[in-house]
Amino acid sequence: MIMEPRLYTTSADYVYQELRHRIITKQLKPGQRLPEVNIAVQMGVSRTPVREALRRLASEGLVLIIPNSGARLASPTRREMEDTYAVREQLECISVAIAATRISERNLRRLEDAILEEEKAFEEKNLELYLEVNENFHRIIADASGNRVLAEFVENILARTNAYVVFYDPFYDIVDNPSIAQHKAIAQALKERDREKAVDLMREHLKLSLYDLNKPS
Amino acid sequence: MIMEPRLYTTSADYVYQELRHRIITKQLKPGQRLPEVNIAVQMGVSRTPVREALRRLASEGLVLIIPNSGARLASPTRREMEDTYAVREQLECISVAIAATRISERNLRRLEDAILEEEKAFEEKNLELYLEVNENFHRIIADASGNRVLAEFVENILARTNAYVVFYDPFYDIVDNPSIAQHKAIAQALKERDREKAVDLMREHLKLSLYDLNKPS
DNA sequence: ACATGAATACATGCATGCTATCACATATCT
DNA sequence: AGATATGTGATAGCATGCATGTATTCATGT
Repeated sequence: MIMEPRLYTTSADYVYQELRHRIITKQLKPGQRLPEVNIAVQMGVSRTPVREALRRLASEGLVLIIPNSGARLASPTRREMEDTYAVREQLECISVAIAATRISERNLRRLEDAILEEEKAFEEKNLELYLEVNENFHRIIADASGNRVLAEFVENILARTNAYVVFYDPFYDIVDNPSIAQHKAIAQALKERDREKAVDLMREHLKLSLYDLNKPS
Repeated sequence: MIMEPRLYTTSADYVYQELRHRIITKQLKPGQRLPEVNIAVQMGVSRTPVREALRRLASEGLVLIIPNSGARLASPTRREMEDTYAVREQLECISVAIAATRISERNLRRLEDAILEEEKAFEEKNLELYLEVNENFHRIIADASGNRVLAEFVENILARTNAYVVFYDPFYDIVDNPSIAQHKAIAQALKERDREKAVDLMREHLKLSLYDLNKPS
């Protein structure tokens, strides 16, 4: 694996991004062991940055580290998945509620741009890109809340749930996904500064996402 | 610094605990630089476990790491503190709401034990111990929610807020602290399975905690 | 006096070798 | 046969040296 020149600030960051890429593209399977040397050799770095990346992923719940034993990719149960969405709902609803009262014009534009990019990824049927810009939509809202800590927590939970989509929705049908329409509605509610509507729409949106994960594929 | 035999599973964990101890006991000041070698020499370990501990603290918002530059202890603004409490309120209120419907007898007893220990620390005027058992009270409730992810997030935010108490309430008067009475009321509401009351009490409790931090000392 | 730039000191980033620990298989004893 | 003890392989944990990047200082020039 050739490391692009200077695309990442540190090797640890490179390994982290690359591991996430491999998770999203299903090159890694839930429960799979992730030996440090293994990854280090594959990515052309030493074990040190690999360790760091693994621990970062562990803090996002994507990797399970057992002391003196090793790391393996998480294999969340349905229960854990539901639990995660329960937390996500809390955090994102408060997030969008605050954002509704104070979102800037600039962030409203960023939201619209994000939706445009979602549509592009949708047309291209590029799942990885789609997940990325989808994540971005939610990130912008968390950001617009002006609450840094909240945004940090949302960031963490987005990392988890995005992986879950890949883990448990192997035939995830990007064609039928109604997320974009829901995103448009949320963006509109934010534009109108309609707090109640924005919160209700977000709640509904997340409930449906979870439903999508639960439905048999 | 002598490392007690086998009290910690790894050196990294030891350094992490020790750093937290030094934060709580005000041996470290907000904004202070935390050079790896420095800490490593003081604690009789190498830089590797120190790096790991620092990054863990960074994920809890207690340490700020600037790539290629170094780590320093966080110096949260009042705004950040309020933001943190806003998140904490969301997480702990949902936590106690769920706990009210399903808390086990065993966890109810653990809550009562925790309150007893709080009273003991209170009498001894042992701030560090008090913070620890106080944290424990909230941890048990998060645990009782049965939502592992939620408990994990609460754990993270407890680490933050406990440090804030030390950072911004230097003359924190443990004598006047009404927390224990509030904890008793919350435990009682949980015992009665009164969801509404438990949530209201928790919200009030956290609001007052934040107020305590804001009041001039 | 101020701005600019080079040199230097210092801290982190990373690689690598050694050690401790765990898991598993094999052997031994009851 | 079952349980316990022992040995072996593999992997994570840690220490350390070197490379790289950053910040500071001081000299130089305008």
